[in-house]
Amino acid sequence: MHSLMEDDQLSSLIQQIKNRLNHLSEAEKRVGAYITKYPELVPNMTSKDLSIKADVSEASVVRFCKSIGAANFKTFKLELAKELTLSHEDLTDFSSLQKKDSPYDLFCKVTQLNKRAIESTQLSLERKNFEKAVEHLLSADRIIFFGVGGSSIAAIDGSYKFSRLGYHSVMTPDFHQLAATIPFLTSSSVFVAVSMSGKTKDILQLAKLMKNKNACIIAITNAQNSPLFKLSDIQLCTPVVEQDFRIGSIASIMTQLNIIDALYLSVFHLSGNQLVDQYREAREAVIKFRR
Amino acid sequence: MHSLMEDDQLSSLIQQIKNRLNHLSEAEKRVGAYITKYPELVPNMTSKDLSIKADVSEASVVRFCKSIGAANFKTFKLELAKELTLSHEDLTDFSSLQKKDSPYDLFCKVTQLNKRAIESTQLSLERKNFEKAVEHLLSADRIIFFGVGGSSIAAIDGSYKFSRLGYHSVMTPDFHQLAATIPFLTSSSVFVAVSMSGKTKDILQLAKLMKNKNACIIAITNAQNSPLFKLSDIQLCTPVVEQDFRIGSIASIMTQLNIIDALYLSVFHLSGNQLVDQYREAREAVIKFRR
DNA sequence: TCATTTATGAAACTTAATTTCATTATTTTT
DNA sequence: AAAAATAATGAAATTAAGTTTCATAAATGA
Repeated sequence: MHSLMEDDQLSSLIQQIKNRLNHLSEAEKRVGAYITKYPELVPNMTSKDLSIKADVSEASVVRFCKSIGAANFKTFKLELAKELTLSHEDLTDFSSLQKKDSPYDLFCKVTQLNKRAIESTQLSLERKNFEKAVEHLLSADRIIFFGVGGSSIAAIDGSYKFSRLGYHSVMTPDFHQLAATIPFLTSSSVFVAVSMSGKTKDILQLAKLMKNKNACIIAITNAQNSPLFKLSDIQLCTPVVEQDFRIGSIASIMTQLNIIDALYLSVFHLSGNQLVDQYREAREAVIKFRR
Repeated sequence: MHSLMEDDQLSSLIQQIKNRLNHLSEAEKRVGAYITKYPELVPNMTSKDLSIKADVSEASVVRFCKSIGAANFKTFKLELAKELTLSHEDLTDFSSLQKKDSPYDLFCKVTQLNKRAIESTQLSLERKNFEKAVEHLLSADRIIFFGVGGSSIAAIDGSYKFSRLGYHSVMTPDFHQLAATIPFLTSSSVFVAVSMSGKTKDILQLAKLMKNKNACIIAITNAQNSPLFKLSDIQLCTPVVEQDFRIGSIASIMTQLNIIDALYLSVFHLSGNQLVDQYREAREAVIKFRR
């Protein structure tokens, strides 16, 4: 019976703390417990911060460091920071926001969360679909972005970016205004539907109307098997990210934007250099116009 | 003669220092020179140590850190330590997009870039300022978000999020419409100005007008010493991120949004549970309304 | 039970980081 | 070219962070 060594994955410092946890005194144990729970928050903390979080004195924090073999608190933090960049094992338990979390703690947690969400876009996005999407966008005669609520942000960003590339690209939050443009669509029009759940009625309805015009429907969504997922021609899936049950999903906007960014960059890149000059012009105009 | 590519190996922070070296003042330049020469020694040094080695004052060391976009000496050391452990495998050299890059390659690069940008928000954001900002927002009688171009995205997201918390929170891209609301501002109104460069004229002008009303001006910007930076009461700095010279900064939107997310979450968290119920109600209304 | 050891936090102390401020150099304006 | 404004700088003061000391309390063992 060889190994149940799942923990081998963890970096050695954290592992070492875990191993020693039982040999430590009560106070030091609490310090170790906190550190192993939120390792990535620690390098930004002071000894006082940590003492409060672990509910011990500052002296105990220092003693903890010495117990596990560090010269002092500072070298310990440094070592921990280094190790965390190596191990992508990441333990931020976002779902349990502590009552005593300070704003800065929350900032650190959100940053972790967003970072991780973006990282895992690589997991959820299918290469082939992405390349198909780029292809369609490249030759699009117009691009319509749409999203409601939180997803409207990504839609706005998309329409903004593609406009700058010279595309006829729009996003309005107004369903009816958008519906009015449908008669003018062709089979080379592209509808980019952004929706986390893939169930938003407005989006589904628009998508159906566009489908009648043979427009290409690209869905940026995280829900497999949602109506939108099934209805769309190309699915660009965002990862399912942790949510706080009270405030919903913060990070999913990031994953949507990340995909939009990649689409934008790819289209820009492929559409070649003839665009660059036009782009520069537009950019200069903007700079001048910073009146 | 092999390759001139030695710099490709370098991590972005050190590379960034090298790039900026010529734009720095004499004393800061010496600090940067020392750091790029002996980067692995620096994380264990104190500001005094480094000041002696670089033959400058301690103040200049601190100033150097701010110049390159770090919140303070400590976050700088931390970031440097992290980057040094990332062995030279990290080749996201964004500045040289290869002609042969496939869309999916570009997707991966963008993802890396965005991830890294968010991560380094921890470098640039000052804890104290962040906590001050949260405090002001908590007791704000109204919140005005403003940004133009790419930065409008974050402003929209901010107004959207804070509206959901029940705040009187607005963002319009229309300068004049916004200006018209100024007479109604009080000293507990908050103006959140989002601008990468900190030079956008519209924003500066609005900020000045709001200042007359004693409103609190929070700047989300990456440029230290920009007019906006100086004009504002609280500065929340985004990190200076790699840019592609042709398409500008993609990732900075992410860093802006990350800060907005953190502000939102903090205010939500602090404003306590009485809000939760109202929030749930609003949420349910939205779900029902997905007609 | 009483001595001894161990664990702990409060407070004192030491060290480090940051800011302020006066001085000097540099640039711009007149 | 002189005067004014601006920017750069380090010394010193201030503030923050880390460490040690010491008194106290709990646990252990004769």
